[in-house]
Amino acid sequence: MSAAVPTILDVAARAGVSKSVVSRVLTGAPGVASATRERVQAAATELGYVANAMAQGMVARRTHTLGAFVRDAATPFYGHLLTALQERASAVGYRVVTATGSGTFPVSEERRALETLVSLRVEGLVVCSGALPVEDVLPLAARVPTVVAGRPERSPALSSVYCDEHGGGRALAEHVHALGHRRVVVLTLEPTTSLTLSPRSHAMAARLRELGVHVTQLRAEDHRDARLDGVGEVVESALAERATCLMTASDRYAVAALEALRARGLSAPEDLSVTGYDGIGDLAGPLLGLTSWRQPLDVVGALAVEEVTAAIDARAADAEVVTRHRAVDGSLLVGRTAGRP
Amino acid sequence: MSAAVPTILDVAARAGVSKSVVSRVLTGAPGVASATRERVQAAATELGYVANAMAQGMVARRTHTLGAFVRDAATPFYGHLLTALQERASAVGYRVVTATGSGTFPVSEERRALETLVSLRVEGLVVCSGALPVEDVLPLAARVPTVVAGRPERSPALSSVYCDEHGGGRALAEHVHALGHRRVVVLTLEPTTSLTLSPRSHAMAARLRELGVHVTQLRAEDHRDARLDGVGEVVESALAERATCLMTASDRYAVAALEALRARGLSAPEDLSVTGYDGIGDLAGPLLGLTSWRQPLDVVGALAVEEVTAAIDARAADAEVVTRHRAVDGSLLVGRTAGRP
DNA sequence: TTGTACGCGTTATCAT
DNA sequence: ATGATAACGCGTACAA
Repeated sequence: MSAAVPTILDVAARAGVSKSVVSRVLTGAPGVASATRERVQAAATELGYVANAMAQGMVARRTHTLGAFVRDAATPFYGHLLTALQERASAVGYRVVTATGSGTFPVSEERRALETLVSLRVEGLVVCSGALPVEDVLPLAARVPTVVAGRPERSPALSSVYCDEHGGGRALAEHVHALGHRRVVVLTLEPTTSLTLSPRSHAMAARLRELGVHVTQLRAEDHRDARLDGVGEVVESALAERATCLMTASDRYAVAALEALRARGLSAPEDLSVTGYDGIGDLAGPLLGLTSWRQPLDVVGALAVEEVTAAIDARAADAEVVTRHRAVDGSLLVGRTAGRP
Repeated sequence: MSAAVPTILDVAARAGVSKSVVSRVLTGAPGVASATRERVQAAATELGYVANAMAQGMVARRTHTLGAFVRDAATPFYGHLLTALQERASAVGYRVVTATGSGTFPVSEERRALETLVSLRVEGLVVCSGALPVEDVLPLAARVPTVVAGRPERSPALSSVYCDEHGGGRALAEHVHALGHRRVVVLTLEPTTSLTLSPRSHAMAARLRELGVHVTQLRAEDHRDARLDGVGEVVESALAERATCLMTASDRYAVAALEALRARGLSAPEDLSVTGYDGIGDLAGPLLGLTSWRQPLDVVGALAVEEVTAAIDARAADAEVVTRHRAVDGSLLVGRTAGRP
C-alpha cells in the first residue's frame, strides 16, 4: 500500500539502469538491448508504474488530449454526443477530458469549466452547450482549435458541426404530407426559447404550407411549458379544429401529447397522428414507437473530432487553419404514432 | 491570433517584474505592493493568461482534480451520476476530469481509460461501471483514494456508494401489496445478467411472498430480452393467470409492458397494473406516469465525492483511511400505471 | 517588497 | 547501448 507514486527513477533503480533507458523503453524508442528492455518492462509492471502525463506534456508540448465541454451530461442529447466524441477521439489516438456543467449551473461556471480545460492544455476544444454565448468561446478559440458541436453556429472564427434543423423539419413535414394529412397543427417555439427547437418547428410549418396543407401554428410559449396539461390544451385545440396530425418540436412534447390523448380516452394515430423530433434516448426506442426525426449525434460527434484534429494538424504544420460550418442530415424515424388520416 | 500560449514569463515581462511576483499575485499570496499587484493583474488579463495546470501540479504536488470514470455517458443512469459528481465536486473545490467509455467499449478500453485518469494524477477516483471487475480497480485503489459508485461492491480495499436494491425492491413490493394486489407476476433476472436488476427483482418476489401474495416469477432470460414481443409473452402470461399486477426490474421493461398492453387494446392500470424501477430520465417523468422506484443518483454522486475527498484528506494528514460501503435509500414514485386491482 | 535559484517527472540531445 | 544533462512552466524557500 505504497502511498508514494513511483516515478521513472524508481523504475530505473529497480531495473538497474538510468532513467534515460527507461524512457526509451517505455516510449518504444529503438536502440535498447532486448535484455535490458525486458528488465525495464518487468520493473515497470511490478511497480505499477504509470507515466505522469503532466510531466510528459510539459516537455513534449503535446498532451494528446481533447477537451470536451458539455452543458449537462444528464440529458440524453449531450450524453450521446459525449459518447460519440469519446469513441471517435480514442479511435484517432486522442484521449478526452470532459468538463460538464449541470442544468443548474450558471453560465459563469461554464466559463470557468472551459478555463479548466484550457489550463489542462488540451490540444483541441469541443464545446457542446446551447447556452454558452459564442463570445465566451471566442477568446479561447483564438488560442486552441475549437469546434462548437450540436448547435447552429456561424461565427467565422471557429468551426461548428450541427444538425440541420431546417432540413429535418422540412423532411418530417413532407412525411406527414405524404401520409395524406391536409389539416395539421404545428407546435412552434420562438428563437428566444430555443435555438434548436425554434428553427425546426418553423421549418415544419413553412414546408407544410408550401405543400398546400392547412396549418395552424400554436406557440408553445402561450401554453404551460412541456407539462402534460399545457400540451393538453394544444391537443384539445387540434381536435377542435379537426386536424388529423399534431407536429411537435421534440420527443418530449410528443410524449406529452400522447399522454394527453390517452387521458381523454383517445390514442395515436387513430384519433390524431403525433410526431416528435430528436430520436435520441429512451423516448425514441421501439417501445413507444414515436414517429420522429433522428438527429445523428454519432455523426456530429465524429465530425466534430475530425474538425478539431484537422485544425490541430494544420496548426502544427503551420498551415492555414480553415474554419468550417457543417450541417449534418438526420433521418426519418418511422413509428406507429403517425399514420394515414 | 498568437498561436503561442503565454507563460508566466510573458506576464512578468509585460508587467516589468519577475515571475515570482506574478506567481504571488495570481495565487493571492501576501506581500506584494498593491500598485505592482494591479499591473500584474492587468498584464495577465490582457494576455489572456491561463496558468498551466500541469506545471502547477508538478510542483505543488496537488492537482485539485478528481477523476470520474463512467461506463457509458449515453445512458441516463450514468449521465445523471456524472452530473451529480460534477456538481458536488465543484462545490467542494475540486475539478472533475471524466473518462467515459461507450456501450461498445471492450473492458480493456475501460482499463486504459482508468490509467489515463491516473496518469493525469487525479487525487481521487470515482469509478462508475457495472462492467469493470473490481480486480481491475484494486491496484489503482491502492495508490489513489477510490470509490466505486452506483453498484453494490463489498471489497474492503475501497469504498463504495450504491443504491439499496434489496430495500427498494421490498418497498415497491409493499406498495403493490398495499394497493390490494394479491396475484402478482414478477419479471426476475439472474445475477449473471445484471448485478443491479437481479437483486431488486428477487427482493420484490420475496417480499410479496412474505406478505402472503400469490407470486409467479417469470425469468426474463427465458424471453426475448426487453424487446416488445418478448415482454409481450410475459404480459400474456400475466393476463392468463389472472394476475392484477406485473412488477418489472426497470422502467424500460415497464414501458415495454405498457406497449404490449396497448398493442392488445388494453391499458394500465385498468387491465393490469405495471411497475418499473429506476426513476431516472425521460421514462420517469410525469409524461408516462410510471409507478416506479426512484434511485437517488444525486445523493449517490454527492456521497461518492464526500467519500473520496475524505479519503484524500485523511491520506494527506497521514491518518488512517477507512473504507466504507454505503447503501442509499431510494423513494417511491407514485404514478398512474399501478392502481387498485 | 522583489528577485534568484532550485526542483517537480519527463523527453530529447549529446556524450560516452 | 547507455548515461548525464538541459529544458518544459510553475511555486517557493531563500537571499537581497
